[in-house]
Amino acid sequence: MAKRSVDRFRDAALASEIEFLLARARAVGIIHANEAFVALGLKARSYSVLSLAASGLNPTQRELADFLSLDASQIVAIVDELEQAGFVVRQPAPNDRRTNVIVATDSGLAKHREAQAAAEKAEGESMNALSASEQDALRELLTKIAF
Amino acid sequence: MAKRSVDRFRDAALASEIEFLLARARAVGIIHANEAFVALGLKARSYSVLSLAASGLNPTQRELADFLSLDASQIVAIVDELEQAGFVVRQPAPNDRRTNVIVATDSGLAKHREAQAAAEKAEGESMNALSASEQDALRELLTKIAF
DNA sequence: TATTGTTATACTCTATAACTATA
DNA sequence: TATAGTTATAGAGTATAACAATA
Repeated sequence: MAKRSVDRFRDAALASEIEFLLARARAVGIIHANEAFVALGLKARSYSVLSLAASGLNPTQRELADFLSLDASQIVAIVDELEQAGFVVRQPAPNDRRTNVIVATDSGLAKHREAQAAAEKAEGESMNALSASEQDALRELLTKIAF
Repeated sequence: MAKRSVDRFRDAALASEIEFLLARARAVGIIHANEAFVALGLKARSYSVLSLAASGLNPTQRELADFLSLDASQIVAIVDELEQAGFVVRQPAPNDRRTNVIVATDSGLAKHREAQAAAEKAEGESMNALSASEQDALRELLTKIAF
């Protein structure tokens, strides 16, 4: 039944609008990513914060909000959650007492390694319609738009 | 300030995950699409329903839900809204009295033409980092994932 | 004055279950 | 029994404004 609607509407004008294709491609990705993360107690959003915390780049909360296209108030909630789980800590910045730097704990680093492997697997499943070189090409094109 | 975070995290592992790039690329697209639609009294979602209603393919509500990756109950609300605005009508299907076929009115067709032009313009703005051939390539890659 | 992090709040979006009428 | 559409509701996601501490 789902397949029938795809066949019927595949040639509709909408189906060639990049906006629509991005939304649909992302829906595919989210399904696999959520499956991968739920067993680890993470979501796409908390994974992305944990990933930057584990990067060694010492992001501030404001930088996380910027880079992840989230509101600062949402970052508060996500960091709260990760901090309670023991995966990250808020470190006061030495040069500016308003600022927190978010860094991963050892346990957070371990969790991140697990989660990254799961994310990679999920990505492979989402992208299995593409060859390796097509995946690289997609990555490059999306990077140009995203930054 | 937004730029500084991009520079700092651009080489983080996260920044090359397709999942993340899709989310960010879509955020860019949504900003432009919303700007384009708000003047027309539409949103991304109602536009996509109107577009299929205007396609001549006579989608049922169930097919719309399938194709747009939305829940059937959400389609009800969107069709209600479009119907109240006079852009679409629910036509009883001749062969199955449970089923409604959604078709655009004349006014809906006119609105759709306007909206499609606006969407195209917004798409151009979102994709202006890509050449025309790159845009085509992106469309093709996303289509493979999406369907 | 401007900025970081925080709290509170409301609004949109999404998912679920239950209902009706038809098949 | 199963399906199309509908209703109600709750949860997740997102946006906004206001506040304290600091720059």
